Amino acid sequence: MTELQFNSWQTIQDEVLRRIHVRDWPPGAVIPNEADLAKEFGCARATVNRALRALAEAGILERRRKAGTRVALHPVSRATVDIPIIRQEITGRGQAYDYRCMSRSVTRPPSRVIDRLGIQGGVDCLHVTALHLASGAPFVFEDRWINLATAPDAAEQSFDALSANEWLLANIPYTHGDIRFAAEAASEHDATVLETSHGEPVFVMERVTWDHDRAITFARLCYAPGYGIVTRFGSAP
Amino acid sequence: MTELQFNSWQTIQDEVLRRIHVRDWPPGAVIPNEADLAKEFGCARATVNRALRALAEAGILERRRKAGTRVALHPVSRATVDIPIIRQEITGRGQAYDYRCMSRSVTRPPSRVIDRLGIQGGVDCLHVTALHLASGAPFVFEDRWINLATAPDAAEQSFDALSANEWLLANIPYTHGDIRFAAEAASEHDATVLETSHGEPVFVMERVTWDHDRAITFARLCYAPGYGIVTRFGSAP
DNA sequence: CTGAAAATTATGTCTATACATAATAATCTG
DNA sequence: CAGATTATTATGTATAGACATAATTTTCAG
Repeated sequence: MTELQFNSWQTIQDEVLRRIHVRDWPPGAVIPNEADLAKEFGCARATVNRALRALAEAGILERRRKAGTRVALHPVSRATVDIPIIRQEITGRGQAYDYRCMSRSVTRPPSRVIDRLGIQGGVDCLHVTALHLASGAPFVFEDRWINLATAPDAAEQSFDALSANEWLLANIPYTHGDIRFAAEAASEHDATVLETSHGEPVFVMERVTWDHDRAITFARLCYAPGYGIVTRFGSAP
Repeated sequence: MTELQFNSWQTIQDEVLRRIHVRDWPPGAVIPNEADLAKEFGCARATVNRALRALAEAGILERRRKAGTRVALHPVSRATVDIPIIRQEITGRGQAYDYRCMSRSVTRPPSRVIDRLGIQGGVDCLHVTALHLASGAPFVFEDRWINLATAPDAAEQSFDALSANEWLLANIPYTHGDIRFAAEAASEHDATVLETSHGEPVFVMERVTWDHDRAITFARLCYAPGYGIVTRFGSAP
């Protein structure tokens, strides 16, 4: 018999990947069930389960109860993007971090922001704009609206020295967030702050952070020209 | 005793998140070990392990053998970006998909591409450019170089009807890939193809796909103005 | 006091077994 | 034969116990 000895879930994962790879199990094919694989590999079903579950989370396999496990037909590449604190991102590159608060006021946000935060029209928000610098050069311009209904303590913060980014992270618990990456033309103001020219392409990240169903903050991060996000998908390095 | 009844790993995960949330376990704090938590929650250690491991994968907890488990100090938001096949992305929006191959030749790639593919200078590659359309409008312009040393079968493909994107995915196995997102100014050529104007900000995705240590292809995807990637991080919807 | 060796500890993983759950297939009923 | 009911099946998860592994702490030798 083929009583092979694949003892660890990693080994099993590698073997499954190999079989997909060499088209033993082509895209769309149903693979043997956990019990049979466990017998074949000479291990417990839980070990097979661990391996297959991880591959399903990575988007390589699709699993459904009773229906079984099949190789994903359209292998969506699932890339994980780490979004660090800006300070960390800059110091992590070995550059000096500097922060400059540019404005701070309590006003009624524009409808664009009201929509994103999903709040009522009459609510006032704290509006903070700031510049993050890397080795003295403008790195990213932050335009942030904080929902005072959710984060009232923010009203007492000056955000002179500590960025709203970091203060919120340390003080206001959140459950999840929405992110949008896009390319935009630098506005007159963006351009001035980032020391570039009007209309220049800039990488923009927009984030809305939530605590359950209550919006905490909306931030538009406008990166200096040349910025890009680098990430990877798949297994091996 | 506090013999609470948290039976499922999901319930335990929620409870752990709650404690982090209300600052019972503030950022940086070491939380009790698995055995103690299992006792407290009235479940097996494996169940606690499952819950904590998932949170560690999400970047919320940091775990080290012997040292224990602590709440991440800088909670890096880890967003998962799904990168579907272009056809799928368009039809998924309910739009009609159309594909137009624009050029196809075998030449020596420019140094910029040679660097990304990590190949020797003398190697010829297959260069394919194509346009993907959504409901008749230009959606993304694809500029792709295929390493014929790794994917020799690609030489026999015309890519008239089937995009290189899809052909490669279906025929050439890969292990992993590098991705870069950036904002760039549309080149003269980009602008013509995408029916926009020269210098206009465009969202660019560059991908290098690998089979172990051999590069398969480098693609530069230049999206029509207005495109953005939307994703989310965290748990609750 | 310093550096190497050994004990300790928390996480990491595997096993065997059991039951839960969702989805499909088969069967019964009007 | 349609529609509801029941059986079957593969995955999903829980458990108790065991051993593996990495990292720290303690002990020991010089």
